[in-house]
Amino acid sequence: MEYKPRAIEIKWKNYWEENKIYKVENPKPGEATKPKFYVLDMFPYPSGAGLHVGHPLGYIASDIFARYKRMNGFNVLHPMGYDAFGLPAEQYAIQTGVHPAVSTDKNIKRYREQLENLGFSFDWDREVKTCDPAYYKWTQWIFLQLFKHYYDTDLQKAVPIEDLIEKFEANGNANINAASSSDEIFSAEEWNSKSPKQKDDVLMNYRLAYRKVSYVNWCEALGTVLANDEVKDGVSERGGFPVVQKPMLQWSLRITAYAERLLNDLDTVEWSDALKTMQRNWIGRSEGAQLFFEVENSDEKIEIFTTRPDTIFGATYMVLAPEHPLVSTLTTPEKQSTIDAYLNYVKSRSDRERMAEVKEVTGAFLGSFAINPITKTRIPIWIGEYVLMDYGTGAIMAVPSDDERDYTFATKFELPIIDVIDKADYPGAGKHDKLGKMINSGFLNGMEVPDAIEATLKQIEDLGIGQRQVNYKLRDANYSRQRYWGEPFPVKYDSDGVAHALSDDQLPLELPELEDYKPGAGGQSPLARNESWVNTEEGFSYETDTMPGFAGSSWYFLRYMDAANDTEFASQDAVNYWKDVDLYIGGTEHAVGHLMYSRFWNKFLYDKGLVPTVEPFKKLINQGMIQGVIEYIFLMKDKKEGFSHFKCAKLIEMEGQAEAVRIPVLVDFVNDYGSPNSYLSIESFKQFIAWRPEYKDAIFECSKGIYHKGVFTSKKDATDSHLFTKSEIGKMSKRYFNVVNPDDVVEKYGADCFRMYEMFLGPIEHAKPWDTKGIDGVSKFLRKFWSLFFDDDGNFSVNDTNPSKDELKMLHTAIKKVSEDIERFSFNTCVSAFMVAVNDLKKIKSNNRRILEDLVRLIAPFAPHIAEELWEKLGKMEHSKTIQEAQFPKLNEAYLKEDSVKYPIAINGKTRVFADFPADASKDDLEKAAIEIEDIQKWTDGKTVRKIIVVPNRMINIVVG
RNA sequence: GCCUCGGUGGCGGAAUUGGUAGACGCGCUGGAUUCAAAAUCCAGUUCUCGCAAGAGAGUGAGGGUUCGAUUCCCUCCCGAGGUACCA
Repeated sequence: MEYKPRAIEIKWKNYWEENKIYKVENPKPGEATKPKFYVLDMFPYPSGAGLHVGHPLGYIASDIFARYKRMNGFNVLHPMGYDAFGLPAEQYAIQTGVHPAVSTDKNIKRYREQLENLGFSFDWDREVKTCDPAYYKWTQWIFLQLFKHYYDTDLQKAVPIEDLIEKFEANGNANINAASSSDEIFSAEEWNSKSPKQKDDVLMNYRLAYRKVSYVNWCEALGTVLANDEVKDGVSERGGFPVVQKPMLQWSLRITAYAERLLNDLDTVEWSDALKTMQRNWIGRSEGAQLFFEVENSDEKIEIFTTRPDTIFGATYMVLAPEHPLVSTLTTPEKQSTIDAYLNYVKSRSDRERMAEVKEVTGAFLGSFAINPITKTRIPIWIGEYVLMDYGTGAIMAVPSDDERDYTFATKFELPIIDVIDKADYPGAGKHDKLGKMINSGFLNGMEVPDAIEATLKQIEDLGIGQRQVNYKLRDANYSRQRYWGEPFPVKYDSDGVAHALSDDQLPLELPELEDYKPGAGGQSPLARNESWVNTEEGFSYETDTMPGFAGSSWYFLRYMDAANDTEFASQDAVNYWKDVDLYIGGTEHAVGHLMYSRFWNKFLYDKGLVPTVEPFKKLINQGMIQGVIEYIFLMKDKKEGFSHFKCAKLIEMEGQAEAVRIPVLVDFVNDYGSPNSYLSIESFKQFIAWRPEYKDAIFECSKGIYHKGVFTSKKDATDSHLFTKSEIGKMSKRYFNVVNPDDVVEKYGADCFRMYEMFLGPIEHAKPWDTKGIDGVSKFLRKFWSLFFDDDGNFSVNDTNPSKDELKMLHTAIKKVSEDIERFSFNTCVSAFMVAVNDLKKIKSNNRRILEDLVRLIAPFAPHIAEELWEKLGKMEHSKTIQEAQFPKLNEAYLKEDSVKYPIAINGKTRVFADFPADASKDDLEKAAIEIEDIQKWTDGKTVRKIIVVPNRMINIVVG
């Protein structure tokens, strides 16, 4: 019987669905019979382009692991859902008028179909969609909990805001240690005499979800605020328009309160070092000192942060950020015009310019002087672009001798430089390395840098001019988007603008329907145009901004545990049973966004006693992207003529320059011209580009020649009608015309083949281009595997006798390799092991029932359809509804034992001869036997044997000479 | 610049604690089958020399530790990702 993958796959897909084979129950408390295991994929954003071959890579890996765990007796939670709020659906709505809910729904249906084609063992009853009111009800609820809590830094946990109010009423805030955005101190009397509005303002400085004026990425051309990840190199990712920082009233989450815990708890999770490092860098903890500098002839003090207090004797000037609040007070009348001019200059510069010209130093002298608190010398106060308002205190003490930027600044403006560290003992040490001996530094002289840091910190504290301080790069998370397609904030504002939480029974606050989704002028949200939203009948108004994309994805892993619950985000029983995600698979693009926010939300819920574990994701694997080939045509923008094609060679030179335009073209249009070049005929290109209005009148000229490995060489057979393309490996995306749809591959080869092939491509962590070159090999393997069960006439035929020693050895070699490799997520080598096993069995024409049964169970996690089919043919369905109820084969080492072992025998590490020895031979026996082998004597002839090294079961090395 | 991870045949990649480098697949070469092709099967395939047996070289480059290094250490080169006036 011929192996017809699609027929088998459709049969089992329907069977699994009808019999709810992958439905997972939450056991009642105390009644759990199996250990739990939670395997999670990062859920996809359902884009209009549909699923491409890159998406399933991680899903296949997690599905294999889930199936493997299930067959090893675990109760496995393996769900799937959709991150369904977000910008693309809204942009699509703006262009087409189709409501985002409608297009999102359509996309989800498509995704679901595509996913179901691949044989995943998801429990679809637990499917979640973040845009579903039944889901975002709880996103809103968690937001409100954040709103109703503050962070107590003594207890190191979140505490209800009512407790804080009580403390304010009794004692004011002088003795309160809490994460706060203000350092205002007030007494109980002062608190009690505040108006409700004033009290609200103060509480906002403490709430974990709070509202304040903060700087946002404003893009004038697009008329909207952008998230950080929508801004690349100072311009909008979409359109490339300039982005400026603009203050706006925004919601934020006080993630900084959790910085220390987010950092420390990284040690407890099994993530890759690369990822942990990324998170550590993002949190950016640095230890140092907070230090106050007095200003001459003024009551003002300048607060700075430094990680190098030891260098204070070299602090010869100070620099404030141009936006620093003290700038205007400290500017002397004589310098006023200079400073105004400088501030204007700074303002005129876009982020992009500031970023591009980091080497360029600019600054201006305020005219005032500060007093170095240790040396008591008078030092000038400058402002400069290189000091950033958002890090530390927005002011620094400049030590030109030991800081590169301070040095450049001092050199340019001719400020004094005092060497304070002698690095003579540490050749090669950089300015930032904390190495060397203190010089010109008073009481620090002669100390090594680490001791000097300690001594200075002590001195600073003794003198009361500052204290030890830890600083973080991590910023509070901006939580407002001037967008339509997101979760509404569950708050209402009274006429004073005070935010009130909605009560639990008012949730969810549903997103109203709109006619027009366009963002308004000046950063006004689409919802602001909805009269009943901003002027409710009760006299309140709702927030017109919506929550950002990461809101819904920060807790979805908890919802799967109890997805249909409408009285809690998930029942406590469910949460306590499933606890945390044992295995999480997804891309690195979420390394600092989603993964940081989820950890933060989880920790907050942990503080509230609502989740049992400190960290949500125990083990994390980053799957690499499957990339596509992008073919580009280069065009030169001709100043006079508009667009015209430019000669290939020069175009390559133009790459990266403003006048060069790269146009990705459809791969189907491109013909192979011999590696590494491809070409497109002018006619095809015109046909391809015709619909784009900007190229309507373009003239396309061709060049003769070929771009080859960085050199332009002319090639005789190149014709005038060939436009050469340059190919690059990159993201699969609709706009690059390189999306490969898994459905097509499945149609041709079957889902089992697709699954195994994606695994076979290489380690899951690696990025790799999609390439169907090798898929025939996997397809061939599956047919071979199938044919093991059939005789020459095509009839199902297995042999019921006892398996032979050889057969058992072949089988158990595979069992050993596959079970070890699944555990270490090396799925490509598992596939190799299957191939070896099947080839070996094929060679000895084995069709032993017991061998084949085990082989079917072994391959089931990888190729579930063919496994179910063969399992049924073997008559096993009489005992179980699915192969998922069968045991994963157990290894019996005894079958792998050999009577004799073939040893490589080396002379001085170089293998010369192979020899068989009894498996139970002792080290001494092996030594003696090895040296007596004739061939070996030939090699050792005339030389003294100095040592014989025997590694049991590995090799024998004879050292001579 | 800094941080992290990599660099192995024509290609994707194996080699799990230092122990036969190149498993497995693709591709390629030759053969069988066929009127022919596809498909299938068999054999070969790191490089150099050699008809062969065999010899030598070989895991980005150079050095080191070791009886023995793809694996550990140092220096350098190249690539990917992250991050950046972070005080």
